[in-house]
Amino acid sequence: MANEKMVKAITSMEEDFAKWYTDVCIKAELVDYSSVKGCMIIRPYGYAIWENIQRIMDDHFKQTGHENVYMPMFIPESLLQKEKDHVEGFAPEVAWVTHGGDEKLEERLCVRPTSETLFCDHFKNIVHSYRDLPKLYNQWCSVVRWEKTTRPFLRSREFLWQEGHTLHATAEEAKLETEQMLNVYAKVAEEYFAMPVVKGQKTEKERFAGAEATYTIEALMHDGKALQSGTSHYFGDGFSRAFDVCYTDKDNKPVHPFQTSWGTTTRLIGAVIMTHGDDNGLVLPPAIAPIQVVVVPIASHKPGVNEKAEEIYETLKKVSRVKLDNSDQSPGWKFAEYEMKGVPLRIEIGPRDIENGCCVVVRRDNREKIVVALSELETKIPELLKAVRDGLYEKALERRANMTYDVKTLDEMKKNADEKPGFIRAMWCGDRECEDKLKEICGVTSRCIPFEQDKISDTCVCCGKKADKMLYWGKAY
RNA sequence: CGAGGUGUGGCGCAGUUGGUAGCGCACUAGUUUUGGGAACUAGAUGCCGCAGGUUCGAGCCCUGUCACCUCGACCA
Repeated sequence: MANEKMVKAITSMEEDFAKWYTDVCIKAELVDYSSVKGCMIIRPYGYAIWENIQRIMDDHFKQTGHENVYMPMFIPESLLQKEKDHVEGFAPEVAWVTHGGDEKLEERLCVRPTSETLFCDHFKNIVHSYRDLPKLYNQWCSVVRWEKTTRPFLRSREFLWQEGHTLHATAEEAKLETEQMLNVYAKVAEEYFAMPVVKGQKTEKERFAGAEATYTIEALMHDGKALQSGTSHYFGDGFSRAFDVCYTDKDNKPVHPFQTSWGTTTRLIGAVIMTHGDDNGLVLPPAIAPIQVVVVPIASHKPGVNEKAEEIYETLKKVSRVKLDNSDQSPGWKFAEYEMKGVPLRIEIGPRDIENGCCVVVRRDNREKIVVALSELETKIPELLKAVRDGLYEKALERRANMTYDVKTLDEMKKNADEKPGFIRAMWCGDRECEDKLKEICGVTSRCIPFEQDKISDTCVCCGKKADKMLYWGKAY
């Protein structure tokens, strides 16, 4: 009974995971398709989730000393060209503006796919002395990448994101910043989204175009595929040199500053959907749920029910984001509806409860029904919201553990990749050739070199030569 | 960019050898209901993706075209 599938409108995960995902996105009213391919409409319920994510992350950025700025959305072609690796990485997927009205532009403009070049160009103008450092900037905006295949939140041609760009006097300081922001991402993912992540470094092959080092948080989705959920890059002084950003240090010498950038996107919403969702729809971690508690009156024509529901609503408004649904839909309809939308807690209040001075609270994560005295509601609800977060985290962590495999040989790797979805941990010699070969033979890419290393063996899973790095491998979104 | 698939009320679909365009859900009004997607009654809703063609007659056949979805390759 408790596990019976009650929302018939959603394709089950087992039947077709991709369809399940799309169903949830549409039916939970997170997004709608627009008339431009790959450009999705983020509906109020979906956008409210993004606003909560923004608020949480922005607080963390502010706490770590960052300021928000806004850069133009257009980049002149000549500016984009200045850093060779960078332009090679992004050129295939940029959208170009060639005309203003009917007039052809002197120089075409690309719609930003990312803003390193714009920030560098600006930094060049505002940084002249060591006293001008560090610059700790962040911007919330949308970027455009002309993707060929698109999916809501996971890959769209325009997407919302946050990009931090910082300049530092020393490499050491810039490296610390890179690490600090990766830790912020990991903390937000784990504590607020209840989503376990693996922190680590990308291999050279997977590195951001133009970066010296790229760090990542990798999450494991329900179907065993990996999702890169946030990245933090250390640029060294490569961009500074390419863009001629230069300042005078204490010894009156000209120096190029060291730079970082870091970003997360609306893809995080996709990550949350595919981490916590089930066959009844979305399951939202309370911290980002637009509605944390929904109050459903039962037999609301009976005397006192609506009044009591209203009372509960007023009480809980003080401690949570609560909604009272006193529409004339049937209770069953409402149960299904708010489950589909992932609301963490539902409160049922009917004549029976009123007689007993209590109500029924139902958890979305495990469907547990809890009878709570009305007088205790105000203290119980925050506790239960916390319990839902913890429950989600434990469940996700356990699933990840069950879907993470250690392998020592190429045969094992191949068999594992073919038969069992999930993370594969294996040693690597550091050779690009082996990385390419594993992709070709096993269909897996390197996810990251985790900070937390385990020595699985002494030899590379691919070539058998000496290896001292343990990597996470997997199929990725 | 490769391979598949789908276009018919708002949504999901049916539509036989070519012969008056239908069903379910949703919507509107009313009544009874309400502890897991309520029931009845009465309504409203169509350039059958678009353009040509064949035919007395096309949702259906032919040609073209556009759009979207899914899976690959690439990416956050």
